[in-house]
Amino acid sequence: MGESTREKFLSVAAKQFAEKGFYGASIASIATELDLTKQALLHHFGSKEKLYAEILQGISNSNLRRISAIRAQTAEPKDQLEAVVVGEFEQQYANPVASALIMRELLDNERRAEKAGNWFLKPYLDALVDIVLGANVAAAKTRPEALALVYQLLGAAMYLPVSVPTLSKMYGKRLFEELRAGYSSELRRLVQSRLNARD
Amino acid sequence: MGESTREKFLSVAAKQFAEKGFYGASIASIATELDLTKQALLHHFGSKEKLYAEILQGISNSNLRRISAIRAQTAEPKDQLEAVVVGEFEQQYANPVASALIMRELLDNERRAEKAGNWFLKPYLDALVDIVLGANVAAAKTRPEALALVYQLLGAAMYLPVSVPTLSKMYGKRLFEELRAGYSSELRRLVQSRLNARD
DNA sequence: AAGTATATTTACCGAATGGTAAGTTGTCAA
DNA sequence: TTGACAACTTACCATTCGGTAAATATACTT
Repeated sequence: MGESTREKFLSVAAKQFAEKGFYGASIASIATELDLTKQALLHHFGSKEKLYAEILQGISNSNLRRISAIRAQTAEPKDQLEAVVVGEFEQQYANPVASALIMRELLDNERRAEKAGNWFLKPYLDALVDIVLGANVAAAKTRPEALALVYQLLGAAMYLPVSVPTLSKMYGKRLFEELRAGYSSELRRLVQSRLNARD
Repeated sequence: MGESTREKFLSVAAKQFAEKGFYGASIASIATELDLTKQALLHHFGSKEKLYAEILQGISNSNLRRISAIRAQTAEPKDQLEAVVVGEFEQQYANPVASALIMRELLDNERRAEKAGNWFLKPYLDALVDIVLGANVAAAKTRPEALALVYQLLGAAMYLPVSVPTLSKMYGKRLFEELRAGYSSELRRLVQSRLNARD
């Protein structure tokens, strides 16, 4: 199996896992979309669980890569944080599959992790916490405090991408497009106002 | 079936839907936890879909009730917004079932709504948008802008409750408890800094 | 041409899924 | 006592689930 073929398989599987969740998506339906039988898919990835794991691992890696790129480019930690959070939104919005998968992983992981035994998201969160600690933000000096802030900013950034399908139908395409158009600058404003708050 | 019995049924079902998702939870396993057969459950609620719908409707109603109570008690719209957002976090944290269900609904609704044909969360979101518009926040004067802000604050408030199971295992109980302890005040700080930002 | 991985198929398997149909039990009112 | 209704069970049903085993097809190497 060529590398590009494998990526095609992973991308289709990721889309279906994102749409329907781990339990809702079946290897048979993923295989069908790929013009394969489910047995062919199982041959390549061993099991549904391993297929899913490879997808999550890929997302985690690419997120980590994006963070290090930003940290390398940007000097000031506060600018790093803003760039990471807004970049997170842009990235997740452009590729909703990843954000939905991350959200689902957070919801499902407890029960799944007992078998899988892996925390795909931990290195990613830890990197974000390090940035916050480096940025010396008011009232976010300890590790738990920084993690709380990271979580709130991440939540602000990722809640919309995750809800795109529902919201766009709920409010109609036009209003939703206006919503999306202003979201980045709204987000930037939120991050900035929090970062510049005084003790 | 007495009203309290029905509520017991709904509460157990809600818990399982929250933990495993609509597809992951089976009526059989819900029934088992209630010392019933799945047929008895189906007898009372008609179908899995209807059972789920009743749960979501209940959550939406109770959220709406909480919002109107706050709006009645608090005069200043900015205070309303802060109270609603922080209250949302406290509420969802104390009852993670509801927040997980809402999150899952946002993720799954598109595909499910085609059959169910109902937007459980719309009145709730609309009420929040009305508060923001009334609060006259900088750069959140139009409806889409206000919705964006609502979404970001809601995301900040709800991302943690949703991730409790995963995070508490990932970071261990102690660090996680510290995280939780400071989250409300961190959240209040975030809301305040955004509300007081100038144009 | 023969051999050998790799890719994919057909044929299964047991278990679980949501749902239907028909019958049983229990309760309360007329 | 009888009738009626709600609560609940047993017995099914077709379908789908993830996964295994074995056979076949394809492609590359020697």
